[in-house]
Amino acid sequence: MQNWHWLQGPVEDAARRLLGCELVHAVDGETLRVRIVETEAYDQLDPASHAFHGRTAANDAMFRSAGHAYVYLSHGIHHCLNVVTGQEGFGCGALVRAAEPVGPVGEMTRRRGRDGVQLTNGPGKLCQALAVTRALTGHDLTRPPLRLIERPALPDDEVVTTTRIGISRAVEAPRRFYIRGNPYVSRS
DNA sequence: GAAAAGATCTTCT
DNA sequence: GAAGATCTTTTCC
Repeated sequence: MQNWHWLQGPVEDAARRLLGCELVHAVDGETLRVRIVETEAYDQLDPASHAFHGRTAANDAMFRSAGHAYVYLSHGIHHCLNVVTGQEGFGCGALVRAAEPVGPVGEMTRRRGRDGVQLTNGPGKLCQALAVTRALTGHDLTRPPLRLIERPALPDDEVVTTTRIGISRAVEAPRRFYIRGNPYVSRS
C-alpha cells in the first residue's frame, strides 16, 4: 500500500488536495487518463453523506482506509466515484465531481457519446467517460486497473471553495472545491 | 413489505 | 426551467 499520508487529515483538506491529481483507468486495452478539477467533501458526521447513518454493506468502502474507491449508483442510472480519505473505521471521502480529459480523448468520446466539456463536467459523466462502475467499489487505488496519481498541491489562489451541489441537507457547508477558471468544472 | 427519496443527466417546452 | 428515466437504499407502517 502506497503512502496516502497526504489524504489523511480532515476530509476538506483531502478534497482540496485531490485537485490536479490524475486518475488512470486501464480498460479494454486502453489507458484512460483524466485530471481532477472539482471535488466535494463528505464524512460520517455530515447529514448529506452516505456514511451518516453508520457502516452498512452498501457503504462499507467509505469506512476503509484512505486510498480506496467508493462508487455508488445515483438515481439508478449514473455511477459516481469517491476517493476514500480517512482512517479505517471513520467513514469519509471526496466525491470526484468533474475532471478534464488527458487522453485518449477519442476513446472517452466514444464511451460518452458526447464531446467537449460535456465529456467529463459532472460526476456521472466522468464515470461514463472513464468507464468507472460499481464493480470498482472497495478497489485499492494503488493497483491496476484504476490508479490515483498524486500531483503537486495547487496554490491557494487557484482553488475556489463553495457550497455543495445537488443535496438537500447541510446545504450551507462550504465543502465543494474546484480549480478557478477551469472549463470542465460543473455548474448547475 | 411497501413507499419515497436520492452526492444525476438528458430531453423537451 | 421542468420533468422523466430507472434502481438501490432507507425508512416507516
